[in-house]
Amino acid sequence: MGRQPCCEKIGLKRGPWSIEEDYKLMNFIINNGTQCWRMVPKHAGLLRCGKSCRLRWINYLRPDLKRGPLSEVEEDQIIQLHARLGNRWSKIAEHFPGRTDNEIKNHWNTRIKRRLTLLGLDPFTHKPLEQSAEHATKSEQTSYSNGDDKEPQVESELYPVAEKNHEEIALDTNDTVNLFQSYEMLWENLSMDSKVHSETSSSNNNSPSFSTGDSNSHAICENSFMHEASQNWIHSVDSFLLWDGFRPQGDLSTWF
DNA sequence: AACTAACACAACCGCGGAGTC
DNA sequence: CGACTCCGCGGTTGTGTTAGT
Repeated sequence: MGRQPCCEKIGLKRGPWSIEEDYKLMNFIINNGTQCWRMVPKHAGLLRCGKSCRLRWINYLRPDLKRGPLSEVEEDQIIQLHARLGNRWSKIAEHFPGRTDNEIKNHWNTRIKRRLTLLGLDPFTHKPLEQSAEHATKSEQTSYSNGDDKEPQVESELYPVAEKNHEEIALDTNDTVNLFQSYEMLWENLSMDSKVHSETSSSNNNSPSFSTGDSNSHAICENSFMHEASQNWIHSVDSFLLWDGFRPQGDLSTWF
């Protein structure tokens, strides 16, 4: 008998997450923690599998995530750690608080691998390519040797997007203020909503609350941490960038 | 302006390990 | 001890965006 699927896939939604889904997931985790991912979608009212929820939280919604491009210093650290640890991305990510293994893995595959090759180093062995002839076959499987990918010719080609992102992150002050106001509105709406929907949930702090009203008792200990984290989160401009371009409109309370 | 290629990264898939019964 | 469940990891794919023509 083969392995059972992680969840019943019939009727489950796939693909990109909507803002509504993100809020439902945040709402649930902030109030209940992440004791059992399998039960999260069920209790949060999401048509997703637990795995998908876990990934979305870890890679995108977690309050302590650090956004923005990786610096060259971070890249160098990744290269050193990769030389020691290999493709153990989660282990490498442990050295970069706020960065996810997925983010580092993606960055490695799209940028660093190319950068190393440009410098004449084998991304697998970290040795000069001519000394890594035995790995040539393996190296040929890398993305830009597939035939449809062009190797960059100059160093400046290596970080075009990173440079662009730096420009974008240096937001116009008005943009930042608008974002801040939008998110404050959002939290206010959700806090009001939580009072309406959850007479039973504990609202003895002033932190933004997304209560669904079906909180699990076992997660109470984690709640204080999550509330604190969420409060820090809303005051972190970096985190605002998670919701690029989003402007809360209409009655958010209808979402829950 | 329209089309295409390249890029970046979010999301999915399948496997292995740990824990439980 | 084996069957089963769940979680976490790494590889891969899909999709949206940007740059180039």
